[in-house]
Amino acid sequence: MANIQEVARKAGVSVATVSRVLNNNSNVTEKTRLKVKQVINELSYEPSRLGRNLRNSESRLLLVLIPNISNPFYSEIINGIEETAVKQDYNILLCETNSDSERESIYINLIKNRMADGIILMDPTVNKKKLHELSETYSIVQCSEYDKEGNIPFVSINNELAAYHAVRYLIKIGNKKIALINSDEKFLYARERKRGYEKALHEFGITGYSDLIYHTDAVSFEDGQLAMRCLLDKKEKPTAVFAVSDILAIGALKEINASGLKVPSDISIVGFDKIAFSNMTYPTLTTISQPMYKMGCASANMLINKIKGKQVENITFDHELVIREST
Amino acid sequence: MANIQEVARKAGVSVATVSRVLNNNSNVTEKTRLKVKQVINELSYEPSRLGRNLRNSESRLLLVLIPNISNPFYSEIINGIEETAVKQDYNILLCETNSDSERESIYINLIKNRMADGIILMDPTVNKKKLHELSETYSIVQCSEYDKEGNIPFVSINNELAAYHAVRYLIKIGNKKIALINSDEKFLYARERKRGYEKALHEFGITGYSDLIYHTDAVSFEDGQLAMRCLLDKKEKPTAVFAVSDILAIGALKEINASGLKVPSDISIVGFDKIAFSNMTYPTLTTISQPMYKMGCASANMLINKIKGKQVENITFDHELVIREST
DNA sequence: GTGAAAGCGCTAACAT
DNA sequence: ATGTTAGCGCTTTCAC
Repeated sequence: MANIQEVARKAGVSVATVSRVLNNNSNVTEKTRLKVKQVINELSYEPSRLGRNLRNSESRLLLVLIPNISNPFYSEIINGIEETAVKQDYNILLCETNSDSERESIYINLIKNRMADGIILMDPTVNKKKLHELSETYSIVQCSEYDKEGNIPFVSINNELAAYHAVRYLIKIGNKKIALINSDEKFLYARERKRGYEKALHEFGITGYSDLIYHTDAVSFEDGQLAMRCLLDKKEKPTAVFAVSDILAIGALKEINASGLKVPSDISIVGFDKIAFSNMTYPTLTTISQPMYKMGCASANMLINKIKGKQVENITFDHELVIREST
Repeated sequence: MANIQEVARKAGVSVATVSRVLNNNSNVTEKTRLKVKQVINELSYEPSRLGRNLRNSESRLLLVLIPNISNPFYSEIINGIEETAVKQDYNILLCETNSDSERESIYINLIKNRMADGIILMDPTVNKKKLHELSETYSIVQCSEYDKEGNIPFVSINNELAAYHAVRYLIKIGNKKIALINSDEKFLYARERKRGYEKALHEFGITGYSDLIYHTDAVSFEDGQLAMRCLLDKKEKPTAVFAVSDILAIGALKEINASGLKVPSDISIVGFDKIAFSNMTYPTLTTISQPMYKMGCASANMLINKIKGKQVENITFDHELVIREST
């Protein structure tokens, strides 16, 4: 494995000149450049990023912290992040936290150790105070989840409004007993969507729904099923369900089908995210679409700008109610 | 941002001693160790991995090359890889190739540039000759996809046998006109599963099925739908379908439902992978389960061992036919 | 236009 | 048990 010294020696130039050729620095005569390039080829020389990184005090790595890679919502975002990062010669260090704070600290150490130049955070469980301290020293952006108080830049949607739209629609098509399948309220989106849900109900004078709110432990199909089973056991069954994630909605849908009830005639259901699966269920799922891919691109760009020391602005993307067969 | 020098100076010791404390080297008196640790705390010193990596000529990064992160099959594998890697103080550099060879070369350069210590390859599109050359110099293992000729270690299942089991089962429950929805035959698994399919049909004296084999462009729900639409247009409709991926099977299922036919009474369907979603469809999908998570763990361990210079053995995991409602 | 040399932060061989 | 020092591979400043 040749290094820059050998190339320099063999080409009869100094390492500085080789470095100049490597970095397309203009101050090299065409003749020298050619000679150096030839030797590079002969030796199959590949510059070491370890050396370059140390010298430049950068890793060109972006730390991506997600709760759970198995949720297609996150995979789509990652798609966008990666595409954008690679274009700008960054790579992503993918880290799944499972919302485990110990795991999180391991990963967050990567930035303290200079192994990452910045963090795209999609998990809310980080200790808030620590996070804000951290963001004073390091480049951090949040995606989807964010903190209203701090000044960590973020990319997200208006979760409250989106939930409000979903529930208002359920009311308008004739539902009064509308259940909410929510995830853990440690997530900002969970709190916001609940607020949107409550706002819609309140606006239409619907009360006494507290019994119809269910909080899941995690976001899995099974949690959705469990939630729905529980809701179906109530003496006052809901006529509609709003789930804060397609994953939960799909689990709920399954459970309704299994119980012999029909969607949407007996129970309507609305999900959230518009993951690809949501169009493959029976019946297909009405849902709120979020521009996951674009959110990924935007957060990567935002982070890279932040790393470069530029000022960045929060971005709130539009959502859309996609009406399909489940309502 | 303090460095090792400052810590040494402030603690009144040499950098070597600080390094010893950092690396839990035993040759340090308790008193010195305590003093150094105290200064480390005072300065909030965090050792730079950039320096350490250069010095040790390692990146402690594992390059994970996958065709497509949106396929839950791969996310599950990644789960296993990450879990295993982190335990051994490695991190993963996730790279999605989209089976694009240009993209692939960008990523593969990462190992040449010492930015990765090894590669877990799940994509078959790499130029074979180049790959074998590469594997002579660098640590590479393959997961799921592999090369029968070369000697790149791999983790996989017996794809031919698994497909054979699936199709034999379809025959035994009374099907003769069995369609195959296959993906691109650039994938080894696609060729192997086709072989298993053919073997089963041949064994039971079933012929004239070539019209019932469909190759998709990619592995998406839409491709599955497209394939099924095409198969349903044949004058001799199949009574059963074997799809080489749950994703394709789910798309096909959707299309059958949409056409008014019933699964399994009109058409039976078997998928492959046992992704979580395969249990959420209507009806639930009979499928071949692969131990994705374990495959991920095994390939990470294998790669790390290879990096350490150990001898490694190929691993072929067991599959299982999981009979559910679609057959 | 090119070269010499310093130095990024760390580890480890060697010396004491 | 601890210190001195070389050097991992690169970029960049300063001379010429």
